[in-house]
Amino acid sequence: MNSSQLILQAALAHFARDGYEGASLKNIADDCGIRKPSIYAHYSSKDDLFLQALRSVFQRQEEQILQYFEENRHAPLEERLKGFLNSRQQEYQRDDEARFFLRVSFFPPRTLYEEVMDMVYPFLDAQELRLSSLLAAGCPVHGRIIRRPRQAASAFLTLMDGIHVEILYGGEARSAKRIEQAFPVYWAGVTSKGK
Amino acid sequence: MNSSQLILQAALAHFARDGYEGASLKNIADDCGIRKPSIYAHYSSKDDLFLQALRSVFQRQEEQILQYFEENRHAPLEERLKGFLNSRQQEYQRDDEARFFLRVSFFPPRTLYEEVMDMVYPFLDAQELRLSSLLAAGCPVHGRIIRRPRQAASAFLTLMDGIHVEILYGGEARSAKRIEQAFPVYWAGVTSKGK
DNA sequence: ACCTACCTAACGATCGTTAGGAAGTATCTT
DNA sequence: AAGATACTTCCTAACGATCGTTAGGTAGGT
Repeated sequence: MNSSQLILQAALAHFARDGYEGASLKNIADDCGIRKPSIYAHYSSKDDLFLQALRSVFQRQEEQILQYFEENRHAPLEERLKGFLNSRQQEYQRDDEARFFLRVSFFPPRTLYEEVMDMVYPFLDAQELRLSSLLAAGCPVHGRIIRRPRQAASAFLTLMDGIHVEILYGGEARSAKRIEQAFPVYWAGVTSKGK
Repeated sequence: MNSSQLILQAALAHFARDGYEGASLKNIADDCGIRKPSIYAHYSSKDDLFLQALRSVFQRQEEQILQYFEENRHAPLEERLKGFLNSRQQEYQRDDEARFFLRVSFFPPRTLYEEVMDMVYPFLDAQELRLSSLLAAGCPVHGRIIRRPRQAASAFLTLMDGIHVEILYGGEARSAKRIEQAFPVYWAGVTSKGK
């Protein structure tokens, strides 16, 4: 593999595990079998390396999400929503991207706060917008069954964050279980008749 | 205020904002108006300072939770659950404890992983147990209305974690709004008739 | 001839930590 | 009551280690 890519991948793992301040270029270089200053042939600084890792992660996540909704365009809404949770959970499981993504979103390095948030907020906004219109449009087959789309969207994001937390804590098995238990409650909640 | 307490409080703020690796004893000392080595008159190491801060936070959180359930022993279940979310959200807003608590739970410093998790897991287990028995017992006035207590407990924890995330992201106003939007969905979900 | 990708050596800064001492306060002895 | 003793709490100075980064050089490919 390309050396730049190798460094980026190693950096991702270290940033995910130790955070920006805790990760050291020395250790990253060691993982790549090169010396510390050699990193500077590919990246101009630690900040640069971090931000490029960040960019690639956000881009991949965005692409994956769009792809999911494209592929499942015609599925029933309930299935599409639950499948989305499952696909997110599986993607996050694949490598260090989840920890990196969540860690950076929750606790960005203070010196790079603005740069990070300029990526995080649009990502979250796009996600909320996508979800809102999805729930407002309802299911193409069964018609509109969500009475309060905005409330349902907000609740779904809350549910999703709760799943994310369990991915961090408990890993694959426990977060999968959470989806199985929490999603039916959510779905019953948003489809129940009035209050 | 006592010097030890002053240091502990300053340390809490710094650990919350910059993480274990990102926080420096120099800056903590500056905030207290003393020199860096003077910290060692009160704490034997950075680890020691961190772990004592951790202990005090967990202890306070535990006390507050117990106190809430004690005071609201006779309230209706719905009110008690929603009030719990609100009280947690308010407590977390008060000072740096929330950020510290959540940051440490999600991303403990690698060198102190075991010590941290020896506090985190019992805390979470106790919370889940308390909640399970609460939901299984049902409401003292209106009788048992939760059909699947374990599922409801798991979903409630997921909901709570989702609120926590929004406290980190959006602060008081947005997390309060999340409670208003997501809790009714949860409650409708766990009280709806069958599926 | 230049460029890329690596190297060694070393820079200044900062990290947590220790040594050793000064001042203040409390405790014990005479 | 007075003086000696010990303990607490702060200080300055400095330690070795590690941090991100730069300078300068070398080998190989274009």
